[in-house]
Amino acid sequence: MAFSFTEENYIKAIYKLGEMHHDAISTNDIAAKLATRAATVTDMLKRLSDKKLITYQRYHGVKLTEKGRKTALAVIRKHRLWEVFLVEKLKFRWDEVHDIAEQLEHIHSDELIRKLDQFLGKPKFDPHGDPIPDEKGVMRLSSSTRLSDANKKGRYILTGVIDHSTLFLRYLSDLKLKLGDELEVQAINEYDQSYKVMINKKHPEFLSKQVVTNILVQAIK
Amino acid sequence: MAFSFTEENYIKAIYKLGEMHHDAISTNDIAAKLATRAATVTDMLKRLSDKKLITYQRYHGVKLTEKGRKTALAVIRKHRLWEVFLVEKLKFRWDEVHDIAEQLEHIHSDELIRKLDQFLGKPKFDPHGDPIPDEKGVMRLSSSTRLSDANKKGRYILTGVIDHSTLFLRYLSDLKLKLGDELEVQAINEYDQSYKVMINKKHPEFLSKQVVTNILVQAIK
DNA sequence: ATATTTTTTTAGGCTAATCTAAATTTTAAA
DNA sequence: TTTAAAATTTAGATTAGCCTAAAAAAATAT
Repeated sequence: MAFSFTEENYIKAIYKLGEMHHDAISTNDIAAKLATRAATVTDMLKRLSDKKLITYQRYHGVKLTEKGRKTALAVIRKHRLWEVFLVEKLKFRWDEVHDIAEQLEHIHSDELIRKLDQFLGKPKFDPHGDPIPDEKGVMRLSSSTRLSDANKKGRYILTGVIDHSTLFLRYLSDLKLKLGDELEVQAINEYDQSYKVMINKKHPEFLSKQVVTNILVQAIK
Repeated sequence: MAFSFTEENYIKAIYKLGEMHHDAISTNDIAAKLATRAATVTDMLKRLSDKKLITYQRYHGVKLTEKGRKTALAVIRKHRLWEVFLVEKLKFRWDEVHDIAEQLEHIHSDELIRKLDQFLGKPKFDPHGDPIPDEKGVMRLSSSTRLSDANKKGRYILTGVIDHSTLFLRYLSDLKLKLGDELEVQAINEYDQSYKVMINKKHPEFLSKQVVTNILVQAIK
């Protein structure tokens, strides 16, 4: 039961779309996510349905089967473990690893992933703070919230990011902000929802609404 | 200038066939090496020729261009570096790594390979004793010979293997024989060219002609 | 030097994954 | 509730990579 590069990408896209709105996923959404055409997606949905990875009703979108969900989580597990490897061992920056992990996630070898996991010390989170599913496809759900949702003064730990773009990650790095750092919210501007924060008790910064919406934190104490 | 998985495999196969007889490579030999059909090979040769990776004359075989040679060596470099990673870091045995490296060798990222090389300490040989080409595609040629060619008593260091099959590598492991070990040839049977050797000054073994033909050594002193 | 065998190529087809254009179904608006 | 718009599917092509069968060229044997 090994799937193609392309099939795995469709399954992963469907899984990720399903994380938000967990009703059936539309053809158009999948096409947008994969930068392909709706007609192409329809073709593929038939094939994925034949392989029992999704349930598909013409004109009414698709859902992952249990088998599909397992497959998606296995690919996500591989992606995130490889990202840890690239950052921790090869010293890539967190904004450089996505494209390489996109390729590595499709290498087929259970033993490889078992040993890689071991080598990395069985990490629970990737370099962006995303949880890594275990061998069984179990992924602990995040107890983090967007900083914009915390919405009150106090001290927080940066635990993850939502936007994974190079531009955003570089911006955070430029602010000397990385996972595990402390953010003390000193003021929230009611007009534009920008935050005034102190980073690691050292330097004050202004974070726009867009930025605080894309940052995941846990309150301290 | 990135090539497909398949194109890279053809180029690698042509390079390897060219290492032995360095006249033009035949369609049939390529088909045999890749376990495909001659007609399929002919199709691909046209495409590789269009991409200037080979020079191809109908009915008269093919040769790699300089560009093709560089491409082959880059793939071989990746394959061998990944094998080092799998054995040294992930603790795979030397007979388990080939198939996984066959997949990893097609990951496209120069920076990845640069950093992997660094991480591994810029190794010069892979776990089977094969030399690793450098970034420029330069590969030092082996000063090793087949033990069968040494053909006289004396002490040798095991520096490599020719047969990379699981069966052969497992057999050597069972003899407690690995790269760097000492082999003292104590007698050569003139009838069947089998060798009586002492391994690491410890245990004596008989090695058949087939075995000594597939072992690379360097004489000590 | 000719005939036979082997090798290689061509011709024609298949599947996975993609596309555009047209048809169909669903949804939203008047 | 009919109609217009949006979403989706079908139809028909394309490309990469593969196949078999038949034709053509080269190598070998008589």
